Amino acid sequence: MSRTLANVAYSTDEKQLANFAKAMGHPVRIQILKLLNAQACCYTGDLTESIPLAQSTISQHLKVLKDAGLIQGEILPPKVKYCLNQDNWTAAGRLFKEIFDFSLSESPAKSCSSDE
Amino acid sequence: MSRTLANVAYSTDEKQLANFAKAMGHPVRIQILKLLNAQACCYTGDLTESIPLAQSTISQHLKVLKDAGLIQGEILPPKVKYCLNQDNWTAAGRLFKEIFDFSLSESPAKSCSSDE
DNA sequence: GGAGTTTATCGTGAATTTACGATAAACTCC
DNA sequence: GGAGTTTATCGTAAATTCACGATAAACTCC
Repeated sequence: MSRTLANVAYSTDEKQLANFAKAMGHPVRIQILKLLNAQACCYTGDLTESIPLAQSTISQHLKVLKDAGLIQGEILPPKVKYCLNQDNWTAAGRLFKEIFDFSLSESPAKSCSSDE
Repeated sequence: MSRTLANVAYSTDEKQLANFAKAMGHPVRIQILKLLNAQACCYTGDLTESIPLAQSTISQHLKVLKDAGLIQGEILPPKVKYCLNQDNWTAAGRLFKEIFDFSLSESPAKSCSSDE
Protein backbone atom coordinates (compact mmCIF):
# COMPACT_ATOMS: atom_id res chain seq x y z
CA MET A 1 0.00 0.00 0.00
CA SER A 2 1.67 3.20 -1.13
CA ARG A 3 0.51 6.77 -0.94
CA THR A 4 -2.48 6.55 -3.24
CA LEU A 5 -5.25 5.03 -1.25
CA ALA A 6 -5.79 1.51 -2.38
CA ASN A 7 -8.32 1.43 0.40
CA VAL A 8 -10.81 3.66 -1.31
CA ALA A 9 -14.19 3.93 0.28
CA TYR A 10 -16.62 2.56 -2.28
CA SER A 11 -20.27 2.66 -1.56
CA THR A 12 -21.72 -0.48 -0.06
CA ASP A 13 -23.82 -1.02 -3.15
CA GLU A 14 -20.84 -0.78 -5.44
CA LYS A 15 -18.93 -3.28 -3.37
CA GLN A 16 -21.91 -5.59 -3.18
CA LEU A 17 -22.57 -5.44 -6.89
CA ALA A 18 -18.91 -6.01 -7.72
CA ASN A 19 -18.88 -8.88 -5.28
CA PHE A 20 -21.84 -10.57 -6.91
CA ALA A 21 -20.53 -9.85 -10.40
CA LYS A 22 -17.15 -11.30 -9.59
CA ALA A 23 -18.72 -14.50 -8.34
CA MET A 24 -20.69 -14.72 -11.58
CA GLY A 25 -17.57 -14.10 -13.65
CA HIS A 26 -16.99 -17.68 -14.71
CA PRO A 27 -19.04 -19.78 -17.13
CA VAL A 28 -19.08 -22.80 -14.84
CA ARG A 29 -20.54 -20.74 -12.05
CA ILE A 30 -23.16 -19.30 -14.38
CA GLN A 31 -24.03 -22.85 -15.33
CA ILE A 32 -24.34 -23.84 -11.69
CA LEU A 33 -26.56 -20.87 -10.92
CA LYS A 34 -28.77 -21.66 -13.89
CA LEU A 35 -29.09 -25.24 -12.74
CA LEU A 36 -30.02 -24.24 -9.22
CA ASN A 37 -32.39 -21.70 -10.62
CA ALA A 38 -34.07 -24.29 -12.79
CA GLN A 39 -34.44 -27.12 -10.34
CA ALA A 40 -34.47 -25.45 -6.95
CA CYS A 41 -31.66 -27.48 -5.45
CA CYS A 42 -29.13 -30.12 -6.19
CA TYR A 43 -26.23 -32.04 -4.76
CA THR A 44 -22.57 -31.60 -5.55
CA GLY A 45 -22.69 -35.03 -7.14
CA ASP A 46 -25.34 -33.95 -9.60
CA LEU A 47 -23.07 -31.16 -10.72
CA THR A 48 -19.99 -33.34 -11.09
CA GLU A 49 -22.05 -35.50 -13.40
CA SER A 50 -23.25 -32.74 -15.67
CA ILE A 51 -20.06 -30.70 -15.63
CA PRO A 52 -16.88 -32.35 -16.90
CA LEU A 53 -14.49 -30.93 -14.34
CA ALA A 54 -12.81 -32.50 -11.36
CA GLN A 55 -14.96 -32.83 -8.27
CA SER A 56 -12.55 -30.68 -6.30
CA THR A 57 -12.78 -27.95 -8.90
CA ILE A 58 -16.54 -27.87 -8.75
CA SER A 59 -16.46 -27.84 -4.99
CA GLN A 60 -14.18 -24.83 -5.25
CA HIS A 61 -16.60 -23.03 -7.54
CA LEU A 62 -19.40 -23.80 -5.11
CA LYS A 63 -17.33 -22.25 -2.36
CA VAL A 64 -16.91 -19.07 -4.39
CA LEU A 65 -20.64 -18.83 -4.91
CA LYS A 66 -21.30 -19.58 -1.26
CA ASP A 67 -18.74 -17.04 -0.04
CA ALA A 68 -20.35 -14.43 -2.27
CA GLY A 69 -23.66 -15.31 -0.67
CA LEU A 70 -25.41 -16.37 -3.84
CA ILE A 71 -25.98 -19.95 -2.76
CA GLN A 72 -26.21 -21.87 0.45
CA GLY A 73 -25.56 -25.47 1.33
CA GLU A 74 -27.61 -27.67 3.59
CA ILE A 75 -25.53 -30.49 4.93
CA LEU A 76 -27.55 -33.67 4.65
CA PRO A 77 -25.17 -36.56 5.20
CA PRO A 78 -23.51 -37.91 3.34
CA LYS A 79 -24.49 -35.32 0.75
CA VAL A 80 -24.76 -31.56 0.69
CA LYS A 81 -27.76 -29.96 -0.92
CA TYR A 82 -27.19 -26.60 -2.54
CA CYS A 83 -29.86 -24.00 -3.21
CA LEU A 84 -29.85 -20.39 -4.20
CA ASN A 85 -29.74 -18.03 -1.27
CA GLN A 86 -33.04 -16.46 -2.19
CA ASP A 87 -32.56 -13.26 -0.20
CA ASN A 88 -29.19 -12.45 -1.67
CA TRP A 89 -30.16 -13.67 -5.10
CA THR A 90 -33.02 -11.23 -5.06
CA ALA A 91 -30.77 -8.48 -3.76
CA ALA A 92 -28.27 -9.16 -6.53
CA GLY A 93 -31.01 -9.08 -9.11
CA ARG A 94 -32.13 -5.72 -7.77
CA LEU A 95 -28.63 -4.26 -7.90
CA PHE A 96 -28.10 -5.39 -11.46
CA LYS A 97 -31.51 -4.17 -12.46
CA GLU A 98 -30.73 -0.84 -10.90
CA ILE A 99 -27.54 -0.23 -12.82
CA PHE A 100 -28.90 -1.43 -16.14
CA ASP A 101 -32.33 0.12 -15.90
CA PHE A 102 -30.82 3.47 -15.17
CA SER A 103 -29.92 3.85 -18.82
CA LEU A 104 -33.50 3.31 -19.84
CA SER A 105 -34.98 5.80 -17.43
CA GLU A 106 -32.74 8.56 -18.72
CA SER A 107 -32.96 10.60 -21.85
CA PRO A 108 -33.02 8.24 -24.82
CA ALA A 109 -30.69 10.32 -26.97
CA LYS A 110 -27.66 9.76 -24.75
CA SER A 111 -25.28 11.43 -27.13
CA CYS A 112 -21.76 12.34 -26.16
CA SER A 113 -22.30 15.96 -25.37
CA SER A 114 -20.30 18.11 -23.02
CA ASP A 115 -16.69 18.58 -23.95
CA GLU A 116 -14.53 20.84 -21.92
CA MET B 1 -4.61 -29.36 -20.02
CA SER B 2 -5.07 -32.90 -18.80
CA ARG B 3 -7.71 -35.45 -19.59
CA THR B 4 -10.71 -33.71 -18.13
CA LEU B 5 -11.79 -31.18 -20.65
CA ALA B 6 -10.90 -27.74 -19.44
CA ASN B 7 -12.20 -26.69 -22.81
CA VAL B 8 -15.81 -27.40 -22.01
CA ALA B 9 -18.31 -26.15 -24.50
CA TYR B 10 -20.38 -23.61 -22.64
CA SER B 11 -23.27 -21.98 -24.35
CA THR B 12 -22.54 -18.65 -25.96
CA ASP B 13 -24.89 -16.93 -23.55
CA GLU B 14 -23.16 -18.42 -20.54
CA LYS B 15 -19.79 -17.29 -21.82
CA GLN B 16 -21.10 -13.84 -22.66
CA LEU B 17 -22.76 -13.41 -19.30
CA ALA B 18 -19.67 -14.61 -17.45
CA ASN B 19 -17.59 -12.27 -19.57
CA PHE B 20 -19.72 -9.26 -18.70
CA ALA B 21 -19.94 -10.27 -15.05
CA LYS B 22 -16.21 -10.69 -14.77
CA ALA B 23 -15.62 -7.22 -16.19
CA MET B 24 -18.06 -5.85 -13.63
CA GLY B 25 -16.33 -7.74 -10.83
CA HIS B 26 -14.43 -4.81 -9.37
CA PRO B 27 -15.81 -1.83 -7.47
CA VAL B 28 -13.76 0.69 -9.45
CA ARG B 29 -15.19 -0.62 -12.70
CA ILE B 30 -18.70 -0.45 -11.29
CA GLN B 31 -18.01 3.14 -10.35
CA ILE B 32 -16.78 3.90 -13.86
CA LEU B 33 -19.82 2.30 -15.41
CA LYS B 34 -22.11 4.26 -13.13
CA LEU B 35 -20.35 7.47 -14.07
CA LEU B 36 -20.62 6.77 -17.76
CA ASN B 37 -24.20 5.79 -17.27
CA ALA B 38 -24.97 9.02 -15.48
CA GLN B 39 -23.23 11.49 -17.71
CA ALA B 40 -23.10 9.78 -21.08
CA CYS B 41 -19.38 10.12 -21.60
CA CYS B 42 -16.21 11.26 -19.97
CA TYR B 43 -12.48 11.44 -20.39
CA THR B 44 -9.85 9.38 -18.64
CA GLY B 45 -8.76 12.55 -16.90
CA ASP B 46 -12.17 13.06 -15.36
CA LEU B 47 -11.93 9.60 -13.87
CA THR B 48 -8.43 10.05 -12.49
CA GLU B 49 -9.75 13.08 -10.69
CA SER B 50 -12.70 11.41 -9.08
CA ILE B 51 -11.01 8.10 -8.37
CA PRO B 52 -7.93 8.11 -6.15
CA LEU B 53 -5.91 5.53 -8.05
CA ALA B 54 -2.91 5.89 -10.32
CA GLN B 55 -3.69 7.01 -13.85
CA SER B 56 -2.17 3.83 -15.25
CA THR B 57 -4.38 1.73 -13.02
CA ILE B 58 -7.52 3.46 -14.19
CA SER B 59 -6.42 3.13 -17.78
CA GLN B 60 -6.04 -0.57 -17.14
CA HIS B 61 -9.55 -0.83 -15.73
CA LEU B 62 -10.85 1.01 -18.77
CA LYS B 63 -9.12 -1.54 -20.94
CA VAL B 64 -10.83 -4.38 -19.12
CA LEU B 65 -14.20 -2.76 -19.68
CA LYS B 66 -13.39 -2.06 -23.30
CA ASP B 67 -12.14 -5.59 -23.94
CA ALA B 68 -15.33 -6.95 -22.44
CA GLY B 69 -17.24 -4.71 -24.83
CA LEU B 70 -19.05 -2.70 -22.20
CA ILE B 71 -17.52 0.63 -23.12
CA GLN B 72 -15.90 2.20 -26.14
CA GLY B 73 -13.37 4.97 -26.54
CA GLU B 74 -13.41 7.72 -29.11
CA ILE B 75 -9.94 9.09 -29.58
CA LEU B 76 -10.18 12.85 -29.65
CA PRO B 77 -6.66 14.22 -29.31
CA PRO B 78 -5.16 14.71 -26.96
CA LYS B 79 -7.92 13.10 -24.93
CA VAL B 80 -9.95 9.95 -25.25
CA LYS B 81 -13.67 10.10 -24.65
CA TYR B 82 -15.27 7.00 -23.21
CA CYS B 83 -18.92 6.07 -23.50
CA LEU B 84 -20.92 2.98 -22.80
CA ASN B 85 -21.16 0.64 -25.74
CA GLN B 86 -24.91 0.90 -25.90
CA ASP B 87 -25.48 -2.26 -27.90
CA ASN B 88 -23.46 -4.49 -25.61
CA TRP B 89 -24.64 -2.69 -22.51
CA THR B 90 -28.19 -3.47 -23.53
CA ALA B 91 -27.26 -7.04 -24.36
CA ALA B 92 -25.63 -7.44 -20.97
CA GLY B 93 -28.68 -6.02 -19.26
CA ARG B 94 -30.84 -8.52 -21.09
CA LEU B 95 -28.65 -11.46 -20.09
CA PHE B 96 -28.66 -10.48 -16.44
CA LYS B 97 -32.37 -9.83 -16.52
CA GLU B 98 -32.87 -13.25 -18.06
CA ILE B 99 -31.02 -15.17 -15.37
CA PHE B 100 -32.52 -13.22 -12.49
CA ASP B 101 -36.04 -12.97 -13.79
CA PHE B 102 -36.17 -16.67 -14.32
CA SER B 103 -36.64 -17.17 -10.60
CA LEU B 104 -39.64 -14.89 -10.57
CA SER B 105 -41.40 -16.52 -13.49
CA GLU B 106 -41.21 -19.92 -11.85
CA SER B 107 -43.27 -21.40 -9.07
CA PRO B 108 -43.01 -19.10 -6.07
CA ALA B 109 -42.70 -21.90 -3.55
CA LYS B 110 -39.29 -23.03 -4.76
CA SER B 111 -38.78 -25.50 -1.96
CA CYS B 112 -36.02 -28.03 -1.98
CA SER B 113 -37.95 -31.00 -3.15
CA SER B 114 -36.63 -33.99 -5.03
CA ASP B 115 -34.11 -36.03 -3.17
CA GLU B 116 -32.78 -39.21 -4.67
C1' DG C 1 -15.71 -51.19 14.43
C1' DG C 2 -14.85 -51.43 9.24
C1' DA C 3 -16.25 -50.60 4.33
C1' DG C 4 -18.44 -47.49 1.43
C1' DT C 5 -20.26 -42.91 -0.10
C1' DT C 6 -20.10 -38.06 -0.61
C1' DT C 7 -17.94 -33.77 -0.23
C1' DA C 8 -14.53 -30.34 1.50
C1' DT C 9 -9.87 -29.12 2.09
C1' DC C 10 -4.84 -29.23 1.23
C1' DG C 11 -0.93 -28.70 -1.66
C1' DT C 12 0.70 -27.43 -6.05
C1' DG C 13 1.62 -25.11 -10.44
C1' DA C 14 0.25 -22.12 -14.24
C1' DA C 15 -2.14 -18.22 -15.42
C1' DT C 16 -4.42 -13.96 -14.48
C1' DT C 17 -5.39 -9.73 -11.81
C1' DT C 18 -4.30 -5.55 -9.46
C1' DA C 19 -1.58 -1.98 -8.33
C1' DC C 20 2.34 1.03 -9.12
C1' DG C 21 6.02 4.13 -11.48
C1' DA C 22 8.28 5.05 -15.67
C1' DT C 23 8.09 5.66 -20.32
C1' DA C 24 6.27 6.03 -24.98
C1' DA C 25 2.85 7.68 -28.18
C1' DA C 26 -0.23 11.16 -30.27
C1' DC C 27 -1.49 15.38 -30.92
C1' DT C 28 -1.76 20.84 -30.19
C1' DC C 29 0.08 25.19 -29.88
C1' DC C 30 3.82 28.49 -29.79
C1' DG D 1 10.84 21.84 -34.42
C1' DG D 2 10.20 21.99 -29.18
C1' DA D 3 7.27 22.28 -24.92
C1' DG D 4 3.14 20.81 -22.99
C1' DT D 5 -1.00 17.77 -22.35
C1' DT D 6 -3.33 13.49 -22.20
C1' DT D 7 -3.49 8.68 -22.30
C1' DA D 8 -1.79 3.92 -23.25
C1' DT D 9 1.66 0.58 -22.62
C1' DC D 10 5.67 -1.64 -20.40
C1' DG D 11 7.92 -3.76 -16.59
C1' DT D 12 7.36 -5.44 -12.12
C1' DA D 13 5.80 -7.40 -7.72
C1' DA D 14 2.20 -9.24 -4.77
C1' DA D 15 -2.04 -11.41 -4.60
C1' DT D 16 -5.67 -14.11 -6.42
C1' DT D 17 -7.77 -17.56 -9.55
C1' DC D 18 -8.32 -21.99 -11.68
C1' DA D 19 -7.48 -26.53 -12.34
C1' DC D 20 -5.80 -30.88 -10.70
C1' DG D 21 -4.84 -35.14 -7.60
C1' DA D 22 -4.55 -36.72 -3.01
C1' DT D 23 -6.31 -36.81 1.35
C1' DA D 24 -9.33 -35.91 5.26
C1' DA D 25 -13.85 -35.48 7.28
C1' DA D 26 -18.68 -36.89 8.19
C1' DC D 27 -21.94 -39.92 8.08
C1' DT D 28 -24.55 -44.63 6.92
C1' DC D 29 -24.99 -49.34 6.80
C1' DC D 30 -23.42 -53.98 7.50
